Amino acid sequence: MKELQPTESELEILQVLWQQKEASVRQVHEVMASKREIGYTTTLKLMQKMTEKKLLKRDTSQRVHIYQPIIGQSSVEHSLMQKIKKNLFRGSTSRLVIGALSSDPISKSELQEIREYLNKYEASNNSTKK
Amino acid sequence: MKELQPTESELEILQVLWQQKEASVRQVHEVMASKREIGYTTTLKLMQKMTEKKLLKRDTSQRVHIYQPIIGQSSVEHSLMQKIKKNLFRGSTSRLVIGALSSDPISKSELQEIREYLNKYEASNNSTKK
DNA sequence: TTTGTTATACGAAATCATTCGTACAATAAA
DNA sequence: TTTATTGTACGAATGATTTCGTATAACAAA
Repeated sequence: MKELQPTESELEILQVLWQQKEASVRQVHEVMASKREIGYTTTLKLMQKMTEKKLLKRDTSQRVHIYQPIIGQSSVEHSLMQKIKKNLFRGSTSRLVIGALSSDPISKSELQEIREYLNKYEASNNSTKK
Repeated sequence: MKELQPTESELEILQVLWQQKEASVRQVHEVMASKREIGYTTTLKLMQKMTEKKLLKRDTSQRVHIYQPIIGQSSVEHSLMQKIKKNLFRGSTSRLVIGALSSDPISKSELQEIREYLNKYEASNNSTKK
């Protein structure tokens, strides 16, 4: 029930840290810089701010500080989905899902994954009324 | 292939106009104000800026200007989904869909809608290889 | 006609996100 | 030890978004 709301740039950094579990500014910056123009101190500053905001934590015991994400990918996904659902799909989950489905052509194997998820979901959920 | 990116507030206004097809500032503002604290001139200014940005058009032939959305809901949905997919689900459509599915409990009837969409989608798409 | 109400226009403050320059400390290399 | 490299800290410019106050015009009511 938190007030999560990483900005665009913060999401980029979180992506890297979710994958690597932990990293220095330099390491994060290298990934960032491989994807777009950005200066080292910009990455640094972003990560410092994120630490203030409690999105990251860091170990400053060594000269090179090591950062870790505090918030999990799934909670960010969840809150962002909620927001979009509310702002764009008038609160309807099925409209959201269909919006997601029509966002791009889907391969057979992806279709399969989704069907499996649906089946699994329904199976674990026979408690649902009606 | 446009550079769509309505801001949060702009989305709120678009919501109203997508529903009502057209409206005055007063009418839009009433809906806005029913959902959150906001002053009349704030709504006005937002709509004026959106007109400059070509998100809206307006008829100024009467004293009370009447606004209409220029961009469609589906194109905004699409571009926002693309962005989220890229930023949060590493480009994977199925992950995005599953993220959407798990955003909240889904009712049986919603599940049904989604399955139907999938079937329809697959049927219209036997061209897909493999 | 005078007064009050309801519009739009405009300027500008407040906040936030992004960006980078510069200073300075720690370490490595010469 | 001196010099170069690689860190972090910090201040501040820039630009976008959101917000509102004030001016002024059109219209309605008294």
